Amino acid sequence: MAVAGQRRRRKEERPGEIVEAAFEEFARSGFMATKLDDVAARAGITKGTIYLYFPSKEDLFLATMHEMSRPSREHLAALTAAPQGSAMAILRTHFAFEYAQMVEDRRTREIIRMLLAEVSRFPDLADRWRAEVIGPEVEALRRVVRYGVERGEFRPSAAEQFPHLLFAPVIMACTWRLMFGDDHALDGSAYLDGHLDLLERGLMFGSRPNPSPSAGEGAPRSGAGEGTTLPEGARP
Amino acid sequence: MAVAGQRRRRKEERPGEIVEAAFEEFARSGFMATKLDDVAARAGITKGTIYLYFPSKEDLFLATMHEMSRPSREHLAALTAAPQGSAMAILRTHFAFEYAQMVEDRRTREIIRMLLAEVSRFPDLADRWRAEVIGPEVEALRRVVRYGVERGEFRPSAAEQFPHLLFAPVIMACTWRLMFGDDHALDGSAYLDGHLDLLERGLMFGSRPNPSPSAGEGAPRSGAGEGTTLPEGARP
Amino acid sequence: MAVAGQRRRRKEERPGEIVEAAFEEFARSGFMATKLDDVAARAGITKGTIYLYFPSKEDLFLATMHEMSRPSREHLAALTAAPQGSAMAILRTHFAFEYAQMVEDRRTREIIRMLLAEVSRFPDLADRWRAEVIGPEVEALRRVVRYGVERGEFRPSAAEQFPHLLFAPVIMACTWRLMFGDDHALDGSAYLDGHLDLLERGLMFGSRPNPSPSAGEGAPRSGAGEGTTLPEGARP
Amino acid sequence: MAVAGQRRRRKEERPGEIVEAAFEEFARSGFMATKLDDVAARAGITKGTIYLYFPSKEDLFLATMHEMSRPSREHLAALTAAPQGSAMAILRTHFAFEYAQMVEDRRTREIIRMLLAEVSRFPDLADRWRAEVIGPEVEALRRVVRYGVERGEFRPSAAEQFPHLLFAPVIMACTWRLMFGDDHALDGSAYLDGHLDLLERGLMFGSRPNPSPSAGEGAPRSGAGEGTTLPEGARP
DNA sequence: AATGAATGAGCCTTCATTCAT
DNA sequence: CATGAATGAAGGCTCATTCAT
Repeated sequence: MAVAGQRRRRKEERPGEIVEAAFEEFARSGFMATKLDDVAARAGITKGTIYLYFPSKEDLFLATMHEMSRPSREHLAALTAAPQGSAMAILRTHFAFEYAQMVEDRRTREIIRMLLAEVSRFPDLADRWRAEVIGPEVEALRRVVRYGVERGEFRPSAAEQFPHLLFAPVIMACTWRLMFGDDHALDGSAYLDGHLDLLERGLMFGSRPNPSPSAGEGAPRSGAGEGTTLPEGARP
Repeated sequence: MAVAGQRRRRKEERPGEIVEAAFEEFARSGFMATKLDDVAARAGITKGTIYLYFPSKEDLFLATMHEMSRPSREHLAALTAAPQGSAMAILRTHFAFEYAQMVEDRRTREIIRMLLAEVSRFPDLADRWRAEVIGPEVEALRRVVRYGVERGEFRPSAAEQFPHLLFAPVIMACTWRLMFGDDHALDGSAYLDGHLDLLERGLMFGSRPNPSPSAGEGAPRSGAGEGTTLPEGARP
Repeated sequence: MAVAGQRRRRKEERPGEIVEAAFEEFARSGFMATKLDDVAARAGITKGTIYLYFPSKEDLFLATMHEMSRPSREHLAALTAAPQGSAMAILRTHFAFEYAQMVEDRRTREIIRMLLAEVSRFPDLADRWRAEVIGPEVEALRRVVRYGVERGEFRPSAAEQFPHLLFAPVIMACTWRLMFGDDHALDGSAYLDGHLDLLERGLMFGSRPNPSPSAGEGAPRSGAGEGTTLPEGARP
Repeated sequence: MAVAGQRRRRKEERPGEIVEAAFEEFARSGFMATKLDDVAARAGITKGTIYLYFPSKEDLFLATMHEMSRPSREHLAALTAAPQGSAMAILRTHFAFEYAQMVEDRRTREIIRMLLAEVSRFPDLADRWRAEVIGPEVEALRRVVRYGVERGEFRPSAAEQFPHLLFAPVIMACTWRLMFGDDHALDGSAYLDGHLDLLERGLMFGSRPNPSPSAGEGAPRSGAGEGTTLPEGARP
């Protein structure tokens, strides 16, 4: 009985174990360079067994991508709720979550890598990702921006048209880490803080471009008081 | 004589033609899935000829990456010049250039894709790209930001520590187009304008916390400094 | 169960079958010119199967040489026993054996051919053959010669320093047959008898060159000629 | 004029230079593994030039073998002259020559190696070698032996039927050096002296059974008692 | 005569896939 | 369900051969 239980449990877990192993190998080497022998070895089974659960290497890859992107898809529900409270607070919460997901979670990072790498072989993958993950997220962000504008919190800006601009630092940190490795990662909360700070305050002191660039080096430097306080004159 | 010239020119042009064809195939299919037969066919030669100029597929790939990233490397010189005039104007010029290069130029886009895809197989490639292209660019941006701060044009911000934040929308547009294709590209000058607008003005109207019509916890925090409070769960 | 036995036996027999087929092809064509396709075809399998048992063509060659030279290596034990009886009898027995092995056994002949042909590609092969086969044999022969000298059976001679001289006719017959084919083989027991006769009696009648070359054609010819015994009358 | 002379001389020497280079490469690597590129490089020309003089790699090999075996063929003339003086002296002279040729001359050695290695690919080569070199030599030796027997210098023996037996130590030294390298060569005049000594005197003291100190079956067989017993003092 | 760029057939090796057990 | 031996279609790379110059 116990054995049968083991067996059954085993049987139900097999596909997950295979997908798990496949993910590691696909992430390491890409689709073409991944050998089913290595996947099988990592899963502790033999090559033939993979074919009991997946009809081909391509199907295994698709299943792996689908399975591994499940958290990203599920997380979307939280974002689509009706916005409440300050728009900036919503963005803070959202990007903290996004950062944890797309930068610090190795799996999501690797999903991104594989999507980029295998688009021409699996065009549907990117399509689905856009339809089911990124697209909804962009729309949700757009709604938050509009919500902030409507409540007078945000000024009207291109962020309504391109919520991607808000999202960009997350993608930057993700691709940066994908490309240069964990040792050169941009993470740490300072990066996220900087991201949110720029979102909130913008790069420049005032609300409009400095009217006297011609002053050149003579341009009035803000005093010792670093920065966040502005000369009165610059304020309305 | 003219004929000999033809011959010689042929010989001199061959490597370039092969690299050109290789780039297309590598960009389309990735390193592993690219067949030298296809490269040869695209170059209008036969497979053996490739080996007259490149000792192996890997060398061809490396040569292709090197050759195709030459514009990016050469363009750096312009950026390292001593800054003059308004910092914002420098950024405008720079990002216009970057946008044209990393988003609208298909080749640079595909270089990025291959770097991301083949990092584990060619770790040196990413290292060199960081050392020779992205790293210098980040440093140059950092200098511009400092210059802007010193001349009182910019407020002190995390952009000094993470110039990547300024760069991020370019990467976003690049990866977006890589992943979803030209039909879903974010380009058009509106995106760049929005990027620059956000850079210049920030997302919000003023530098001071909005009087927060609804008050409450959602009110945007003043920039007084350290940042944003995050939900506990989102912190590493 | 019987079927499983078949399977298992198959698996166990495969390497031997492959080595067998490989030997024939390598012997026929040499290492470079041998196609694994031909080896596979001869073994009744496909090319890929070879790689289930041997990691490369070179390894297959080495395994083939090792396997095929096993009889030669094993036969050495008999030679290293302490000599008993007449030294000449020992030599007779030994060379009869060697002749059967190195001349009449096609496999050993072909091993010799391959050793000679592939020395520059597989230098270790010849080294091992010298250390494990020929070297010990030469030493064993040297012991027999010394034994013969010690018991007053043999005169002291260069054969102590160069037992190869005793061995040479075997090598001659081996290479002769390798080079000119079975149709021109030197074999038959007459050659071995002649070899042993020369060993025993030497080429000349007396202890010193005939003092009367002037006798010329008139020199007394031995009668019937064949055979080692001469008519009494022919002797002084 | 001088240039033209150079050119002409060059042109006439080219085939010889190519054959020279080809010999080194064929000897090193065998027919199949030899690259015409390497031959050309060694000859200081380019690959295409080889085809101006030899229609194919096979022809080049055949020409190389023919050219390199010329000394062996030419030397035969000396052997076919009518024998004069003592047969043993003829043999001495002959084997000294043969030894210098087949053992100490690297080229002849390598010719032997190639003949053995490539027989199945170039069957005619061995045939011609037998017909033009080895065969005549064997016949010449046979004549010398008969001459020695007729003049009473040699006893009748199997050497008449198998002159190869006399020749064998030369082949042994040749193949030994081919197989184990110059460092393990058997050469030095001691080997040749031993060879000639065995030829002349035989391995055993006398033609008559040794009084057999231990008697028994081990006693050396008696020849018919044909006075080959030597004065003790004449023996080393 | 000589070059050397180009060819293309061929071989070793790999690996996704199949199937008998 | 699981195995693993076997397959066979490719693909990277080599090299003898050709030919325009």
